[in-house]
Amino acid sequence: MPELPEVETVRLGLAPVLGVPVVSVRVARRDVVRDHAERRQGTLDHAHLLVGHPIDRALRHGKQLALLAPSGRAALIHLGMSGQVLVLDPGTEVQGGHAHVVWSLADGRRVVFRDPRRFGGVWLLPDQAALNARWAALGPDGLGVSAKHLKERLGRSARAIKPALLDQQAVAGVGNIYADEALFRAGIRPDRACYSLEGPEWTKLAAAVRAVLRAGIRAGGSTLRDYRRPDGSAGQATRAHLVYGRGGQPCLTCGQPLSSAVLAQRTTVWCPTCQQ
DNA sequence: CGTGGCCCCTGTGGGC
DNA sequence: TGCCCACAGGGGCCAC
Repeated sequence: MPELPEVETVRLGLAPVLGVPVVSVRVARRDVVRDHAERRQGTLDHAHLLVGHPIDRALRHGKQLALLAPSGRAALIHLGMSGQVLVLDPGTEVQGGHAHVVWSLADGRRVVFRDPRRFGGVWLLPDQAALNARWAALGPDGLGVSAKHLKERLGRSARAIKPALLDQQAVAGVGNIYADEALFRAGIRPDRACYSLEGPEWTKLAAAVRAVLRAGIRAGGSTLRDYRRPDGSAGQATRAHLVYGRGGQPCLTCGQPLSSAVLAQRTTVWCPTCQQ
């Protein structure tokens, strides 16, 4: 489900529960929770799951979301492909099961991590330094990535530019949708070798990455397939994508059919005319 | 070392 | 109508 804009939408949606004490936590699937050393076994330290403290802050870097206690203890959440973080009002229940971790708050609301495919998970970190260390190993957040950084990090690489953009150690937060969208906006073919990009192309690409991510946030995570309004209705789910999911359809710029192929195990759509 | 391939898992939508 | 298969927003690990 999530790339950076969807995770940011989740983060913003947690604002109403910040400061409310966590009174208990239920871990329905132990293997979804890992400690700082990546262990899935052993005794769960519920203090690390924020029990007894309010969720003081919700932070994000790339696609990763962290819930922090005032002490800096953190539950770091990866949503993977199908993860969700939900805020439930008293008396409401999770639809569809797969609620792996449920935090109960002092006011009766619950914060739920559900993830049917279980590609995501929750990491328990002892302090904010541990969180900062993890995030320092990733590239800069996509919202603020510069052309200078992209060129320095990738400019000598022989790999194709699209899989390079998907590599979270180069830039954090870009996934399959926004990689295709950014490359289209920048006019760059997804299979171009990184070293072949000229200076102005790095400038256009960095600007395009920032722009598509900002637009996604403005749309409230427009890519959520199973998005539901609070009242349960289907919502607009407006598709603002120019290329993603549009293989074979006419390019919205030139009218020629968009190409589609698998590149680095991911479906990739581009305009063979507009992208060089 | 950088890189591409494979795999993890469940749900769903399209084709037959 | 129902079944089956291909595919889905991610990323860790392994062999080269």
